[in-house]
Amino acid sequence: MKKPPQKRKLATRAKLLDAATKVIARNGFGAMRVEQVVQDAGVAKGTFFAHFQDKDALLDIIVGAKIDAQLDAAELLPSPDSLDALVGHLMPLIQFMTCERYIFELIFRHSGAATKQEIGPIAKTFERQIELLTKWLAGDPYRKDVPPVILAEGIQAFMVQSMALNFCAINSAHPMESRLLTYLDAWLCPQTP
Amino acid sequence: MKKPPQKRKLATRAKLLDAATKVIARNGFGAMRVEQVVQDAGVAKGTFFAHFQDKDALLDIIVGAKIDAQLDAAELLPSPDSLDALVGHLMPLIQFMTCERYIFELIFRHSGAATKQEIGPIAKTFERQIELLTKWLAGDPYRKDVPPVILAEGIQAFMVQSMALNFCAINSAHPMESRLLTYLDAWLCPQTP
DNA sequence: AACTTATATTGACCGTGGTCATAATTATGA
DNA sequence: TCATAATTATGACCACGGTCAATATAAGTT
Repeated sequence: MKKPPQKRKLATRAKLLDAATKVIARNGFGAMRVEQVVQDAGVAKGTFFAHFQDKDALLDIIVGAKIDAQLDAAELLPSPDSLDALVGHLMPLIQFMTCERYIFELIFRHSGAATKQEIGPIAKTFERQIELLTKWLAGDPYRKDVPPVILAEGIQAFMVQSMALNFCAINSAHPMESRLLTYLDAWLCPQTP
Repeated sequence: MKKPPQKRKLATRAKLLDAATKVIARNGFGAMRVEQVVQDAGVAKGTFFAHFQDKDALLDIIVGAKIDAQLDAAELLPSPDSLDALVGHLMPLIQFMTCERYIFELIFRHSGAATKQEIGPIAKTFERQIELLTKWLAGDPYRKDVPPVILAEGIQAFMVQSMALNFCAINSAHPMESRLLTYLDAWLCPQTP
């Protein structure tokens, strides 16, 4: 039995989230410092860790919310009837996920849940994305010999691959979008004779 | 023009690598501490960072060497003529890469090169792996509508996906190997009507 | 109100990776 | 051989995430 938190706690939490959002807006995710956040929020350092397990947990919440917003927008889009449309629908999400290398790695770390009880916000967005993709992939022009859910998981794999290669100087000349298109063409529309 | 390093430097470097290897053997990668390594090596802390850019750079070298050893073994194997054989050939590598979550994430971080001049040991092994897979995939029974290099890159993507899901409690019931097999079957041998 | 219990907050303190001015060692040249 | 320059090693110091016993505030009880 857990009692509801006191108002004060909710207010403190809001102050922290607010301060963090502003610090991030100022200098980016990678430059965010816990010290700066608690100072701006006007609370002690220990308070931060009474509200969030660690720095990553806070970022999980903030980044998860941003991804959720992208998914909200994507869900309003019509089912893509071509690969180009599919990739086009995914690009805003990819764009955000690669805004900073630091954030890409954080997202990757949190894309799976650490424990069954504790699925974090980012992990939830990955599940949401699978659901959305599964729906999209049920129709044409996509292959039918593999369940849509597997196709969806594959798209996630190729998205990660494309984003990772984008951060790698050797390959970054080849733009992310066309690379992803190459993969997805082969994955979703195989042309076996 | 760069002059060759002095003997003393090489000896110190060897001492550090040796100490690090032993510390890792004792308690695993994740528990390795720079302080412990320099203490065992009998040098000052600053010396460590005169030899390696950071802790990750040292691990890059040690982990890269381990992966290289696996690739050496894999190169002696015959070209796999089935998916099961292919996955079987890859499993030792996957097994090592997932020995610790910490090491999996380190490998992922270093799988691409940060700057063109500085391709690290782990990044090199990923290139090697692509070459090996490309060779394997040129023959049967793999699809021919996509260049082998792309197929190889796809395998890497699915390996990463399978390993990541393995660390995620929600999905870890489904064993890594069978998951990878599912992906690779769909990727390498599509059955479009 | 006065007392007790539960909940929130605090800030000094710690662990660990990483820096840098200084010192010690080794090479170079006259 | 000695002076000078280049290379290597040192350890005090810093930045930053995270801990925890102590304290303050709120809720519940009489």
